[in-house]
Amino acid sequence: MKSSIAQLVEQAINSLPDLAEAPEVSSISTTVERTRDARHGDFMTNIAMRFAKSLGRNPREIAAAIIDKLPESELIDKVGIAGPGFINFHVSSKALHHALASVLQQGKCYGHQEIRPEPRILLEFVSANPTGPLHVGHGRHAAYGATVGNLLEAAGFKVDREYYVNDAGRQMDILGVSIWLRLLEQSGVTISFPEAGYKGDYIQDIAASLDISGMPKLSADEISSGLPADAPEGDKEEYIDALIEKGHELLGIHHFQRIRRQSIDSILADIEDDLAGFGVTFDRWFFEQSLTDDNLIDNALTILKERNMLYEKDGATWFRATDYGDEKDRVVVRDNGKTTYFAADIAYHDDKRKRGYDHLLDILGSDHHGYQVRVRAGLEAMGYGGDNLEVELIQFVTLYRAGEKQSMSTRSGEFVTLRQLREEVGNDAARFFYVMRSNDQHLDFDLELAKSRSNDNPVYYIQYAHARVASVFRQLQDRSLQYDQAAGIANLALLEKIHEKSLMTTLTRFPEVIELAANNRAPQHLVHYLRDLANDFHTYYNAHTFIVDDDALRNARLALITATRAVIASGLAIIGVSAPDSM
RNA sequence: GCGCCCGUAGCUCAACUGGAUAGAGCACUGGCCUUCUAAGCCAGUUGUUGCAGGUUCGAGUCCUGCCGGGCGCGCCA
Repeated sequence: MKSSIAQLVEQAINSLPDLAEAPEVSSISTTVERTRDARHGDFMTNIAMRFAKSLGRNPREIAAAIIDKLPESELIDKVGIAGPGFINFHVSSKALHHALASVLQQGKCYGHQEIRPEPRILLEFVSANPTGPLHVGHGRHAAYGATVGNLLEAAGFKVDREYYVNDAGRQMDILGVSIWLRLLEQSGVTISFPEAGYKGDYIQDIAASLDISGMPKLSADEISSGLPADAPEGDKEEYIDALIEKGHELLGIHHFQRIRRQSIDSILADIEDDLAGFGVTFDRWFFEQSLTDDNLIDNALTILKERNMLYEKDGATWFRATDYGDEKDRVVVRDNGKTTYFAADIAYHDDKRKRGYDHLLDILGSDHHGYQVRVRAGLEAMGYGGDNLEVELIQFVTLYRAGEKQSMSTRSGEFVTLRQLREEVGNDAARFFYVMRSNDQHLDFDLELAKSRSNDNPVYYIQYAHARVASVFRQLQDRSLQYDQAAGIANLALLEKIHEKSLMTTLTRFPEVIELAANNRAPQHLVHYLRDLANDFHTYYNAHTFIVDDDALRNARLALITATRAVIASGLAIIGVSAPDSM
């Protein structure tokens, strides 16, 4: 509806040579927006004012000229000039009825755009290190990423979802050592557990489940001999690095790697299961280790070297990140010969582009904000456009229980894992609350509210609207009446109550909301919209009876609430929330 | 110290990328329940958009400087 009006305005402008052919305004595109205030009509455009600015003419005169040339359309009831030069449009009832009929005809597809082959988007999100179960912060990444993916698809983009698994590097060695030590403990060999090790209960569980066939038997003395002191007397990092060395030495690289691999696999399986249970799935799990195995890091560094983007200093290899706006140059190969995480990320993003993705959308924690400049610099140095990379940052989550801030520390014993949150408040409330706020705002997650089964809880309020429609149809059946949709569509003109117009208008906004939310990677727009829609429905429900004796009116009303149910279901599906028929 | 993000009603947050009189929910006040679900309903009140300038027809939104909060500033990932 919005784009149709924009087209009308453009046709009018094109028939006005002094506007259409003026070079000053060639870059000005026609934008039509919903009015904020219903008294101004349904849609408005500020095009006349923007033309006026560039041309130095009177905006109201330009507006009048545009209105004069506006093609006849049954979409529009009334057009007017207001204020400094706004053009306001009042949509006709007929247009609303057309829109409603198309909701019913399109069903699940309503509001979804045609698939466009380009650009292909690669959406990377969560990508939490496989060192333990996901916590509530990762939950926000999962819910946000999944919803943005759904929104982009609804907006017509081809999008693949990917999880980058940091299975290489020192953190994984620390994980391996932690599990190895617990394993020894369980067989009666006790070594003081490192301060820097992973201490969670899940480490014990994984240790107990490991396949250790063929591994050498070791004594505590063998392992402890020659180790430096752990914190607080010594340095905890030195201590754990020494333990890793020891593990390699005594167990042999092969067995140490076996423990490490099994540990990662076990944790990753748990993460995948948790996310799947949360309705979040990926097209691919990309392993950092594969970059090394397939020589992708070396290849990328070779290219950078050929382009003279690298130099040697202090025994390390540096990338000229400052040439691309970063605040300092970055190390890609350490003086010990190992490549950095950043080097891997250059190769990873290069690989994404090589796999045919035009637009790389990374969802990162807000603590990584400095990192995006570096990755973009890497991409540009590899010969890609900097705008191929888009980073969306997610702010932190704070849990509140009865107004009390919950400690996020692992020690507190309060739930901190995503799984615990899901079990306590349910997937629906969790998915909904996670995307209720703008991603660049801190999220205060109210546990009591998320669990409450009252209209204060926006999830229930919206789901209840859906269930209520189903309930009306059950009533209809109880009264042995049939819903005739064709008759309903034929009689939409009977829907002239203020609540009916309001509900129809809200339904016509759905495609615009999808587009807005997708373009801005902002699921909260959809959340707010669904609340508005549910509110319009409940208000209508309270004001009027749907199952009336008059067949024509009843079918028209049932058509309206059927469309409402479809849009609520469609919107909730994008957020990953169920649409129940009864509650 | 430098960089990025944030600051909107008593509370939690919107505001379609510069539009008209800044909106929702909660809370608060008054009225309402023989109804397709009271798991409520209807109506009302709520503002120096952190502060001070600037840009223009128009600024919560853009620019500058302060104040306050978060995060970052590794040869960690």
